[in-house]
Amino acid sequence: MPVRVRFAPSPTGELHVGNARTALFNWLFARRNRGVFVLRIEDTDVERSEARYEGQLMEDLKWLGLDWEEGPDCVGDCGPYRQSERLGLYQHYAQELIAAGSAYYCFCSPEDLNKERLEAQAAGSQPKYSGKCRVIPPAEAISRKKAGETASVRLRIPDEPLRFDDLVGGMVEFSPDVIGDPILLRSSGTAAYNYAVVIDDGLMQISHVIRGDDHISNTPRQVAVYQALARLPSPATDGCDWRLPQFAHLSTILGPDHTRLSKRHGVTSLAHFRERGVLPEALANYLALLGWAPSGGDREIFSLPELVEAFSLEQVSRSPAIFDSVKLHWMNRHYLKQSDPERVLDLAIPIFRAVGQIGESPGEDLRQWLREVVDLLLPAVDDLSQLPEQAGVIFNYDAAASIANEENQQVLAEPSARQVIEGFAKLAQQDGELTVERFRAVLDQVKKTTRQKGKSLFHPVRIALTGSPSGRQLDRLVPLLEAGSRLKLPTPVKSCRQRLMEFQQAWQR
RNA sequence: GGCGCUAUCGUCUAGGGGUUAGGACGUGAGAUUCUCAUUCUCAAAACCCGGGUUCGAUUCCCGGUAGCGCUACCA
Repeated sequence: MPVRVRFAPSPTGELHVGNARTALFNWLFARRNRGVFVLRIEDTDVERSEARYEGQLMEDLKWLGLDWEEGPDCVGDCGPYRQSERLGLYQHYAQELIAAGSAYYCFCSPEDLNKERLEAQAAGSQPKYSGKCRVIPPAEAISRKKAGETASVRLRIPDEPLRFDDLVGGMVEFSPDVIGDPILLRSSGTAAYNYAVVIDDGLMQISHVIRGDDHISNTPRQVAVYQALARLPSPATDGCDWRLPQFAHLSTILGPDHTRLSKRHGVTSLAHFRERGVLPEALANYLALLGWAPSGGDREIFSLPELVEAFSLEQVSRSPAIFDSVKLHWMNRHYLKQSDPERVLDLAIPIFRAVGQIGESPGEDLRQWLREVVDLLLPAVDDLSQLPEQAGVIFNYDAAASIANEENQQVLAEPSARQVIEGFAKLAQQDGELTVERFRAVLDQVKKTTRQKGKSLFHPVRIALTGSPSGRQLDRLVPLLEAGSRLKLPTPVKSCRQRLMEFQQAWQR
């Protein structure tokens, strides 16, 4: 039997890391087994579904590196791929199920049901549908329905245990006593989730249902739907045998406080990570390692093709995992360092632009300069969004603030600090710009005349030049300051000469 | 409340009837560097509790506890 898996999100919001991991595992499994990955949009909840999310969903998936053979945007034999376009199918099979006696009309109003539920809860018993309408003779039910009474359609849950073999969790069994007859079709005529998934998965020939474990408790209801469908006389089934697919339920991703990952833990949408300058391969790699580990368990870095190669559902863990953004950042730093500098630059430019450090459409000279800036700053950031802050030493210079700074004052209080800065400023301002060579030569000279070295040499110079005693390598930073001062920027970069002048003036007072 | 799922360092995990319980992130220390960061080396750090089965359980079984999920005419 060919492997066919599906990812079936609801377009009710942005794709977040939990769903993305489910999609990734489905995709990995499909690719690993040369199967087909189907994208299906579950938009039966008209109230909450929005068309704009569907497009974004697909963009996010593509960004992560996933692709699909069948979906709303491409051809396939099992379409349509939006539940909202499959209403006829749901109604058709509901009629068949009613005719076969496996389903029945329910005339209970939501208010009645709610009341029943509250009473059951108060009595401390399992709230489930009483089955009141089960016993209405079919002929009577049909005529009441024809007469215009509103009715939903319910499945008759058989009086026997419902079980399925979960590829991740093993055998799971539910007693029929705890499962009330589920709604198939709402009184509005639309399909309820537990029914629609079965019709869709069955008709789309899905072989493996890989999804979040919040669906485990729904699965027995779905199993009952499959069984009822399988009992239908063959002409009604259109060649679909309604055999149970293999189920594989993935553990939930939790926040650091051990509760389900949600808004409270900050933004976890893929769009957010993309905007922050997290690389898709880093996110995919990290997500793959949440709940899955290769046998041996001693390897962490995997490209998408390597994941495909190594992936298997048998290695998926059943226990919930906590999303650790610190480890994600570690992984992102790794991929950032490995990446083509040109690609990183292209990703960084919009980020610099967003904060106004550079203007629109940088020319080649600006690109060249930024390339070096990024290269210098990259080892200091977790993601690209931290670049502008790091670049502050280049774009912002405030001599007065730097002198007022408490940490700096300790350094500047040393008598040698004044000697160093004055000596350095004098030599540095004598002629031309500070190239690497000149900078080193000047520093060398100051070292000799002041007999200072190490921190007591570099710290004062750093403070005068950048406003901070620590930062990236000075001999790389200095030429960048000089080169930057020749560029046309929204707020000009100050040259070393300029900085030293402002610093000394401010220090006089 | 009922039902279900889960339980190895702080976190992600490997492992499995007898192991010095392995790796990674993070943390600490040291080395390198002008500093911070990077890089490298080293270190501390775990089998939820109680019963059983067994010569022997962290591993298998049962119970407890805790966390999470479901308990809808949401998905």
